Amino acid sequence: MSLDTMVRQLGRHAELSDDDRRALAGLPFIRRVVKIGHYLARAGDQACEHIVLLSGYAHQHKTASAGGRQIVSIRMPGEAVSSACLFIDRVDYNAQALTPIEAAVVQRDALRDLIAARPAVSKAILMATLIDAAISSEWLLNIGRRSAIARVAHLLCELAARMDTIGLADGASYQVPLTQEQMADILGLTGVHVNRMMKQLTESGVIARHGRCIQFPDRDRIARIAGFDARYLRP
Amino acid sequence: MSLDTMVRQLGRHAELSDDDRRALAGLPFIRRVVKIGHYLARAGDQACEHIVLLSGYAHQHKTASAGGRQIVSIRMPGEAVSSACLFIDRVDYNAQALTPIEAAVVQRDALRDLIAARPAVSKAILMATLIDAAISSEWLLNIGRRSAIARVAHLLCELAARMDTIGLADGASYQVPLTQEQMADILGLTGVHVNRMMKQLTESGVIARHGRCIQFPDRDRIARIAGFDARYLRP
DNA sequence: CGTTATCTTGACCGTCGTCAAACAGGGTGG
DNA sequence: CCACCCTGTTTGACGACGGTCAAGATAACG
Repeated sequence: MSLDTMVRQLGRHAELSDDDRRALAGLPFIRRVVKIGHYLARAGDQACEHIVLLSGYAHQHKTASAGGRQIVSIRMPGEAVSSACLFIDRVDYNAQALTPIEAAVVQRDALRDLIAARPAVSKAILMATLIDAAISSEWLLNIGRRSAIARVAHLLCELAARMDTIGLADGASYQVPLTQEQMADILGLTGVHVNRMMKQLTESGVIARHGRCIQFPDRDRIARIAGFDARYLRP
Repeated sequence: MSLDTMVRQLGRHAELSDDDRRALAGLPFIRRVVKIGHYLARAGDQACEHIVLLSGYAHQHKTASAGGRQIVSIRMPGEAVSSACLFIDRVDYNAQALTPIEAAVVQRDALRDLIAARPAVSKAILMATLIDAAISSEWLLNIGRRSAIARVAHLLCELAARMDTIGLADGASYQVPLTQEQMADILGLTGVHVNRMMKQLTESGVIARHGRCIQFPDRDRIARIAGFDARYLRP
């Protein structure tokens, strides 16, 4: 197992020379396998590590005092589980495995040195951070100002687009790595209502489903319903 | 007019030496006065500038195709209007003056050089970015998982805390720089409903109001209602 | 093959949105 | 100095979107 997935993902954010890529791929790390549902970080924990997903999905979530749970980010292969951990030692959200995961615990000092020495790497990581921020803003718009049906459609569009760029959607269909309950925790809805919206999208032919495998018979149609414009995913 | 406000704000995020401070304060910039309601940046615009607020407030917002408007960030004196603009030339949100503004258009190259040369400055700016991200996450939790009354209370707590750290609240009371309509656009509510919640908070004695000047007779009480814990504002 | 998590559906209810109108304040111009 | 207007605040009546509760059907998993 290598850091290949990470290098490829960073390469999408900035031009990396072969030297840059070799340096990144040569970073010292420890491989870690995490079972579904297990935590990668906990809110308030000291000493957090820089963990990069090699395969599988994770999410970050926060909880309200009333007991509600809000997922604030979905992490995909090649991305850091918690980008803040590169520079600070405490984090105010939980990170949890959405599926079985292979991850790399990268030596922070080595990566920081590499960032200091190589502008292209620094730029790639900065870009990743900016895209994360853009996604957060889009989620705010989604939860705050769109109807339930549009929210669900938008999430499906975003997941499809992101998985497409890392080669995990075959263009025609993809596997949603979330339960409907988890989708609800992203969208500020309840599991029951997400189910109703999925049913409505299915019955009106906007999406087709076999289990969690999803297809868009008409991309423009679902994008219109969702108000989805993929530009925020690539600054 | 000087960049003093900016230097002080950055100094809160990282230890800055006197040299660091002098270098920051000596950055070349152009002063710009912006009237209330005018735009500082528009979504999709090329060539965006690095603008720092010296006095007054601004906000970033996005719009849904249905016409809804979501404010994704409030910018306060000392903060950059659009932190992404330091490194990229396009932005996917609008930035608008909430009050009359004095701003500094800082030469990007000079600031970038300074960041490259001075680790402490680099760290301060990075920290500012991480705090912005933390605020976004907290807003997601707020909109997604809290009741209307808690959302309004939480926003009031956050504004008070942020204005307090920059010396714009006198400890006992502060001026909300937002109309109720704008608060609604932050919270994913309508202006009418924000008004109802403000009334409820006032009548139950959780807050006291004279126009837009607000006091908290009992900090713990409003914090409890809001589920507010200020730690996310200072990683 | 049994057990648990996830999905699905229905009935009912509450929070919040919508629409509309009155009211307060603050700035402008006559 | 007062009349006027514009923006923002306040209030009420009504309706809809989405939440809650509960039960049954499927699918995943050991």
